[in-house]
Amino acid sequence: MARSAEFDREAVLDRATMLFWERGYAETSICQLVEATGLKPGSLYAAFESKEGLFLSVLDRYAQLTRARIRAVLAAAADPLSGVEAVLQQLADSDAQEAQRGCLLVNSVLEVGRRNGRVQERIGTHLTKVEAMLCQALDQARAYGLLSPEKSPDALAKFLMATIWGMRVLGATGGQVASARLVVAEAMHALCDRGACSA
Amino acid sequence: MARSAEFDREAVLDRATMLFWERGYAETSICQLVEATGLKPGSLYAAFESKEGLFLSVLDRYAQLTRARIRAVLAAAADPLSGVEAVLQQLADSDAQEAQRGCLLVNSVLEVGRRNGRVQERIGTHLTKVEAMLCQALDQARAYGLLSPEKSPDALAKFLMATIWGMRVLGATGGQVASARLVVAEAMHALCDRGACSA
DNA sequence: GCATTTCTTGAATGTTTATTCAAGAATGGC
DNA sequence: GCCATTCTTGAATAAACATTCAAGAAATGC
Repeated sequence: MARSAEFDREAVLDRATMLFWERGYAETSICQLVEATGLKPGSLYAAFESKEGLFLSVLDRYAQLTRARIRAVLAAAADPLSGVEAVLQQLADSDAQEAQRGCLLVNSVLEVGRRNGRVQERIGTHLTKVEAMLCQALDQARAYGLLSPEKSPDALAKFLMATIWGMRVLGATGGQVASARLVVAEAMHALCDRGACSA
Repeated sequence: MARSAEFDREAVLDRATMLFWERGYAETSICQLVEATGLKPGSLYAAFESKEGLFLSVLDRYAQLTRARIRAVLAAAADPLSGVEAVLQQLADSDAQEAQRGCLLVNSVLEVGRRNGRVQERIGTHLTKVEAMLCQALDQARAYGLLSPEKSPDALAKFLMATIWGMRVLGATGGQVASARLVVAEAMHALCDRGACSA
């Protein structure tokens, strides 16, 4: 029927992701996005409607990739509980530059989400899914007897989400890897306080 | 010698604080600050040098008041450990609107601090002092036998800071008070896993 | 190869931004 | 009451901002 787009949508989103991730939403200008993606303003707006529209697409892609990575880490672990620990440990072990960048979703929920319902909703949806993944792993861990039976997987999953967010802030403040590892260790103690787990 | 300023510096800072707290740094314009404080641009710039200068003063004042509040809660508690618990509990119990606003320092370290050394440093200084306050309380708790002797107050203080930051993010995502309370309960389990504490 | 549709281009739009500055007003010392 | 100093005022400035659009280019269906 007609001409097809010349650019690769995912490549464009990846470039835009890096900008938003490093600079935040407000401090990233259309001008910079045009430069980084190679798309002219007209094409950018034709493809994503607005700066907010592009940002929402970036959030979606970032969230999807993040969930896939967590799923992989959980699947690769010897058991559900050490899978959960591995998810935390991977966060703690990220190098300084990576840690300083933090998590695009956490950064964005504070910068934009508090005042923008659409952004808030997208991020909330993703975070809920991550919490569900952790909760499922904890459920399995309890079924395997790796968790004290009196512990609530729901409550622990919420606690772990808060721990992850806290570690993201710790990274952004320039916290050392050693500090992050201490946090993981203490959090794991909250999970299995009878010394039954590897932490 | 000469004319003295007509405005109350602390009142101006309080107005500016509310704006930066609710809208973030980038989304708060000089125009809005002029309207909210009643100061004309010239006076604002004479008093604070720049938007960043005003923001740094706001951060300092906010941090000072926050530390005073924490100090008061710790001092009012029956013992150091329940003091620490009260600090967390007060955070968890904040109403939805307050929770959504989050913590100005956490919001700012993610939005601005990651790319602005001056802001990063101010916030880091304050957060370090809060951590030291928690650490001191935990030291006392251990001396009173409220904490397992094998626990490290340093490590626990870092863990509590991460927990606090996580709860701030939880609040910003629109999390319920009930969720925050679960997080506090699990965090307190990490502190005293032998059932020796009130949590 | 023509018609139609879609994509690309880049300049132009109007608004908002942080900041400056010259002129006027008020104060304190003497 | 006058001089020196400092504060207040509000218009002006220049840069940056997100967004639009008309014109040209490419590709498909027939």
